[in-house]
Amino acid sequence: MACSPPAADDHQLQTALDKLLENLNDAQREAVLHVDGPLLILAGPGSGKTRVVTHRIAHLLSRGVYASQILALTFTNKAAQEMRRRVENLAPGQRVWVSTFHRFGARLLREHADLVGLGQSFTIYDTSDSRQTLKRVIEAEKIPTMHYTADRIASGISSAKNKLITADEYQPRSSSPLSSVVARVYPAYQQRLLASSAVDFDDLLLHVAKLLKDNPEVRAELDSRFRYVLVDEYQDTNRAQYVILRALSLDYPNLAATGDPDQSIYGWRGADLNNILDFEQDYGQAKVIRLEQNYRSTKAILRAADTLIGHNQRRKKKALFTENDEGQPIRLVTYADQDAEANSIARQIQDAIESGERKASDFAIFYRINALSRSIERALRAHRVPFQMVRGQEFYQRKEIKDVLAYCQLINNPKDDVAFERTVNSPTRGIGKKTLEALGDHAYRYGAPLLEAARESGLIEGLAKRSAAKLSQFVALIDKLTAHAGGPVEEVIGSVISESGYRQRLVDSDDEEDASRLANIEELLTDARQFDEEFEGEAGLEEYLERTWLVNETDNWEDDSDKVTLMTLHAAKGLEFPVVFLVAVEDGILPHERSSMDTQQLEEERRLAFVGITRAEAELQLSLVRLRDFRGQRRMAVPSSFLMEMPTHEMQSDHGSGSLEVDPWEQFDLPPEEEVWVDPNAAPAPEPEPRISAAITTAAELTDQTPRPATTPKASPDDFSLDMTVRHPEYGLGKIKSLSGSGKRRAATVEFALAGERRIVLAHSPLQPVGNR
DNA sequence: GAAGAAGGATTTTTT
DNA sequence: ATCCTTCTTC
Repeated sequence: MACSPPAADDHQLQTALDKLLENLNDAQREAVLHVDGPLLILAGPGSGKTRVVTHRIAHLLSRGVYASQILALTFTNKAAQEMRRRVENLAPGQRVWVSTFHRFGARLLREHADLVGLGQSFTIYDTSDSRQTLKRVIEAEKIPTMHYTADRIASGISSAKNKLITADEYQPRSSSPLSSVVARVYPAYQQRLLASSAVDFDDLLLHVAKLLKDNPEVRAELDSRFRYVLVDEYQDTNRAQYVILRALSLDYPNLAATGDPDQSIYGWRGADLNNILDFEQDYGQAKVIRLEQNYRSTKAILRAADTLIGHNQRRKKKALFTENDEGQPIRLVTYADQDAEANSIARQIQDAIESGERKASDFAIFYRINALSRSIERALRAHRVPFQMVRGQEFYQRKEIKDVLAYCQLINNPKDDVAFERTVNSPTRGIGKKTLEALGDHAYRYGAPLLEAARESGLIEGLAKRSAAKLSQFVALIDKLTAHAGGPVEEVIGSVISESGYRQRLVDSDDEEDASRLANIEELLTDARQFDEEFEGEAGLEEYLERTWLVNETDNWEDDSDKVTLMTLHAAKGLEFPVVFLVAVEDGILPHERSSMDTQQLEEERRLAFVGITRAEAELQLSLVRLRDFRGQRRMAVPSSFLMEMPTHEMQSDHGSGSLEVDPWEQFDLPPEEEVWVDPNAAPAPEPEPRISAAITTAAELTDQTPRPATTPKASPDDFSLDMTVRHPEYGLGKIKSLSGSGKRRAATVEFALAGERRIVLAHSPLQPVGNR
């Protein structure tokens, strides 16, 4: 399909090509030069994958392929941005469409909204909006949920959507009570979304996949429009994404997938490893290229990673190698407890920075679960080491931002009930629960959106005149705002915050938090102005909203600031650091306890460890502790089974400060900094208090000569029976009065001699049977 | 509508 | 144990 190059100087072209292929190894070069037909690039960590992909795009362009015929899909905005930037470098001015799957989906849906039953304008609900919709639906339809939480039901729906099962296709399995709840809720939820002309994140893929399936002409048109499709992180695609890609690669099967089965860590979100494992069966005559040379890590690090991942069955074998130095041995350190672990890491980093050996941004600390970050944060603060933590949503998730944007959503899509509910009484307009209930009933009866229902508030029975008038006022406000919706986004938002009274309310408030809220909405205005300038009238409110929904402002991990990075293993994918600390390499944490039952899940945990290890360029420290405080309990920690799958004999093993014996005082021997250190942002705190409570804890722990759970195995929820005498470390002796639930939910009501009656969730409490063992 | 009490959950979280 | 959400009450 490669068109012949446009008339140009042959010699010039040749030099350009040489430039493109410069410094590529054979496998990389082969991938870059591949033009037509399916291509699978199995890219090991640090193998120059992005480089290959961008160079391949540049090569296609140099062969005369139009930029508009190339589509590159990624999972994250960050990856898309990076790819766009590098393509721009290689082929300036060429407008290749590089997008996340979801943004691509949103764009296609804008073109074809009618085909899937959406209105001209639609809203994209984020997780919390969609959760709210779900709850409203369950409430309105009075669907019995059998005590399943909205979150559980939502994830049931989500996983159905990921598997491309639509609401009317969903079949409950008799073995799963949850699925029968989902079977009731899913159709109602979906109907409500459509009535509000809204989609959730999963819908962006589901609708598009359906669209391509059900409309052959549309599919064919898009297939030919996007002749060359590239996908990044193919191992993370779910069923819906698979179908979309397939549909775009039938007539022009030039799909180039890059990925690494060994780095698939999103199985729990519906990613289907089979997509990449079966690529060759799915796409006949696919060319498979392995990028096996690692340019990132030392030999020692790569060897450990490779040995570990070799224990997985479901994979495609790669022979990873590197020409880098052997490097330092990996450090495997056992600490007494997590404070010792955190303090040691903080000190190592501090020392390296102070000696000028390294800078803060050279370091990263990874953990399996967010809950483990706290002791590390504390230690870094105490050692005055600057750090940044990569965490979820920020800016666009803030209440005030969501409030203001909800007005915009409602203006853009008058059917948007979530936006209506969010705005109607914020700032307060005396429209209370009763009014909204009556309005909701009315709207529900006629199948009308809330805003429409509010228009005829005078007709709603059981609604006081006063209330009806207030609703009408609100409708008038929205109408007024809507009249100016066509202008620059900054002006739209500007009139929203002044006309709605939102700004005034914040200005009048003397709550300190409201002052910062005010600052945030001013910042939103700035953001909108930048948007207007960037697109110069080419894009309006709808496009702006789409960006707020799909561009996670928290791609704000700054790689250029000089700080230590703290993140979960999941967040670490795709990044690299000279020095990596991986903490809590312990059984039950890594691998996580919930995955120990299932081989596939265990393999995913192993991949997670693999990802973490392969982020390290020069130095890697794995650490574990003997005693770990977790969810309020202190437990003896067991080294991770993964350690036995690595060449630990060649690692530099160390037991913290060198001694095997744990000095019980050691952990309370805080570095002097911590005692003096005062958070400048913190409100004036009652200073001596923390010390006192620390002292109490210490004393209590030391007096408690009875062995800790370390030697007293924690009682299982099944060990308890009615009338049994039990002991609780805090409440003392008691007798079980009643029991309920099972498994993790099993709870007991205990009558304590001193503390009275309490309900206790057995799996989460230190309750022990007394007497018979 | 804010403050306080009670209840529930507690792995990871690209969009 | 602790945090977060939801419900209750004034």
